[in-house]
Formats: sequence, C-alpha cells, structure tokens
Amino acid sequence: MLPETTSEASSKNCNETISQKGFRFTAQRREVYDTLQVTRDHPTAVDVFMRVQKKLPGISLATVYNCLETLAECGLVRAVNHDRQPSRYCANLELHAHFFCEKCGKVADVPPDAPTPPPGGAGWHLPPGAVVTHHDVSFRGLCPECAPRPASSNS
Amino acid sequence: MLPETTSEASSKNCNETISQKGFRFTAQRREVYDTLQVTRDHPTAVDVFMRVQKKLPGISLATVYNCLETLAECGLVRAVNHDRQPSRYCANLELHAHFFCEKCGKVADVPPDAPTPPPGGAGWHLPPGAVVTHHDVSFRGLCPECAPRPASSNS
DNA sequence: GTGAATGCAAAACCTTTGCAACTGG
DNA sequence: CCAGTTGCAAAGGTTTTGCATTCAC
Repeated sequence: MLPETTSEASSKNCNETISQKGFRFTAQRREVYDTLQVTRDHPTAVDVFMRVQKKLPGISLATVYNCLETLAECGLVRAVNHDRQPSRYCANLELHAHFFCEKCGKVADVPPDAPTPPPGGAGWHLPPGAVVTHHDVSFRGLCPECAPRPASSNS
Repeated sequence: MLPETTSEASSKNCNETISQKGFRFTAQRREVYDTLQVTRDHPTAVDVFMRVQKKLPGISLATVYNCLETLAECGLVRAVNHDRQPSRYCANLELHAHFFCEKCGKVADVPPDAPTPPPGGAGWHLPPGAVVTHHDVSFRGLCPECAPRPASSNS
C-alpha cells in the first residue's frame, strides 16, 4: 500500500509481460520501465537515459532506445509524438489524450470525461469500410501555469 | 467553374495572403502551393519536391522545405505528422481529422460528422485553466481498399 | 536598389544498426 | 550453454542552416 511497492509490483508485472513475449528481463529494461512508472511526466529517450544512468552508470543511449521500443512492443509503454519533436514515453496505459503546452513544453495526460468513453470514431465521418485500430487525440495550447490569469480582482 | 480555375483562384488567394504577411510571392512558393491544391493526397516534402520539379526544374529540396514552412506560417497549408514518419502536407483547411492506413500508407481526410462540430475539448477532462489553441484527432488502421472484405456470400 | 528568397552543400538532429562482448534463463 | 541483449560507434533519414547569387517589390 506504500507508494514504493507500486513500482516493485509493476516491475513484477513488467517481468511477466516481457517474458511472455519471449524477451528477456534485463536490468536495463527494468530500470527504464521503473523510471517511466515512477515519474509520470513524459520524458524523452534522453531524459530517460539521464535518469537511468544514476542507477546503471554504464547504460548507453542506444540501449535506452532499444528498451523503450521493446517495452512499447510489449504494450507496457506508449510512445507519444507531437509534431516532429523527440518522442516522449508514457507508462499510463489507460485511454487518454495528451495536452502539450506551447510555452513550457510540458505534456499532461488528459483523461476522458466519462468513465466509459464513447468509441473513438464518434463524431467523425470515417471512410466506409475502414477498420480503425488506434486513435489519438491531442491538444495544444497553454497549460494552467502558463496561461494568463483569467480576469479577476486586479488587472 | 472548371476545375482548372480553382487552382488559379487559389493562387491569387495565396498571393494575397503571403503578401499580407510580409512575405514575397515567388514562383517556387506558388508552385508548391498549387501542387498541394491540385493533388489532395498528403504528399511529403520529397513528393512535393518531385512534383514541383516538373514545372521548376531548378528548385531545390531545401527551398521546398522553406516554402512549406512559410505556407504553413501563413495558414495556407497544414503539416500533418504521424509517429515519426516524414511530415505530410495538406491544403485542406476545413476542420478535419486524418486516417492513416497501416498497410498502404495512404492518408485520408476525415470530416466531422456534423456540419457544426462540437468544440474540440468535448469528451475530455482538460486541465482546469488550460487554454487550448489546437487539437488534433487521428486514426490508424486499414483503409477500405486494404481492409479484409466483410463476410459476404463467398468465404 | 535592396533586403528577402533561392540553391547548394554541409550540418544538425533524433533514431537505428552492425558487431564484438556479455548475460539471462 | 547460446540466443538475445548490451555498449559503442558509425550510419540512416529528415529537416535546417550558412552563404553567395538571384529576384520580387
């Protein structure tokens, strides 16, 4: 029930999922996964690299990229892309959208309004006969910290 | 009323918009814009480069990139990104989403269902205080040509 | 005429790959 | 043990940039 146990429990889940897919559970993959579990901001591969280096000083950036790709293939992690900026990674597997702040660069998860959201194609006239396997929604603008204060008592 | 006049009328609009923004209306910018107007598939910069070369054999790829950036800055064109694949460009300025076929790579515009679509944030629990300036919706899957035929008379 | 835009080549950037050494199951 | 994974360095592909030349206004 302590927060710290979450990470270990997740590591165990990570181990099982990786093994089931026929991949090996290496220290590098565990640390990359744990890093994404613990800090739920949306780090780039380089961010992850710098964080994992504190625990595994010998790790290389290429390995971080490989680990992220493997974890994504296992469905343990999602790559989040915006324009052509460096990919960011996200351990939140719930259905959600992303909000990108144009000023500070922060990325926030945006949960759906309803507990059981409508299917992704709702509201859009998809080509008849098309089969949709994924859908992505993203927002861009100013996060609450960067947005100008709404007109209040002082100017 | 002929289809060909559309392109010329658009070029005129393009000229005005570019001039208003303080940019110059060059032959390269006109051809890049016309190419996107005429062929409404979603070409990459290299695709545009190859098409424009037929009219302007001396144009360089760097100029195509510069033109596309300028046109996007003028709001005459939209850059469409998917994962980390090369940017594609789109002269459709109406509100729409995009469908990416995982098999053939085609990109299709997806219009909204209703003539007056609901605001972009509908259905999502955006951070309170955030100011949304853009939102993007994209779908991935199999286009009608690539999707397996729905079970019909023959297997 | 003059500053902005072009064309070329070279750089920047993120990411992937080849290969020898290592290691998890 | 041995195929899968790592670390390193080098390559890959897309996009940007520096600079001399050209051109739109």
